[in-house]
Amino acid sequence: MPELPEVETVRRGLERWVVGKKFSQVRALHPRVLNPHSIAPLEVLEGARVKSVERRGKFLWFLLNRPETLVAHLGMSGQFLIQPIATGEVRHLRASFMLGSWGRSARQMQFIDQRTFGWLAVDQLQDGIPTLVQHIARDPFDQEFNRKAIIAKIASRKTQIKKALLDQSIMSGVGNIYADESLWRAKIHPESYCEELSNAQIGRVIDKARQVMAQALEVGGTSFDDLYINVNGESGYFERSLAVYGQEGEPCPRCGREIRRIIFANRSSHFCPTCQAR
DNA sequence: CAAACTACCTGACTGC
DNA sequence: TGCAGTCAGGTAGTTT
Repeated sequence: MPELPEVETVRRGLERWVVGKKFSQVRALHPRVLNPHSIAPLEVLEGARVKSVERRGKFLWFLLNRPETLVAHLGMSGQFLIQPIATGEVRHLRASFMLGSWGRSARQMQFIDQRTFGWLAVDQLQDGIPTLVQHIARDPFDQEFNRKAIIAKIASRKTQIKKALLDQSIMSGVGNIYADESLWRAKIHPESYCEELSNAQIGRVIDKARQVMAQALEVGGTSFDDLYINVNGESGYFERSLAVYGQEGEPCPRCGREIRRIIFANRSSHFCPTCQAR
């Protein structure tokens, strides 16, 4: 599931392959690929040149040599692949962008998404951020991320810490996997109420979230080869470094006690009952 | 306004 | 072998 480290890995891969390229042909291939708020069909981007690829939290957008921007969200299963033009039928291909001019070395950027929770949109920029990303808070890697303000915001919430951590309008980038990992590292139970936690404890969760995502990004960054932009996040990191996510019944790497899984807010939460006592 | 809930989606897996 | 049921989960829209 693409969370911040996976989306940043995709952003870096895209940056390498599409910056400076022109979308010479654009095709939307599935009725739901276009976000309903898109101001135009994707095809209007034919002829646009990519200046940079930006990210906030789990949202990506392409700055173009035009006022409009192309926004992308990978949802649960979205992928971008850079491929040679003449490939056979691609399963779950939702949109394709031909890059540069036709020819033997021509490539295309494909948007592939099995579960169709991902989308693309043509959007306008408002203070440098697309309209569709305005409600998304800064992520912990943002230059202007305000740690103190985030602590205060979380502290005032009348809900449990894990829900606050997943709320993209407080701090963005964290999904279910890194939420569980951050809370384990900070030794805080996912169902702890925000108002019961000290500012130091909330600060610790935020710092651990940044730390675990930075480490995941390091691994993700090494796992893609030339033409393949890895977004499925299953390489390396998942197998080796997860302490609690998907580890129900396995020993806690810190204390050896069995990791537990509970259903909470319609999602699985994994934690160590000893290290993360309530 | 904030919190909680639900729809959206398809492939993999489980149990009978 | 088949089939129904369950699970995975990010976000937006709706309800409380």
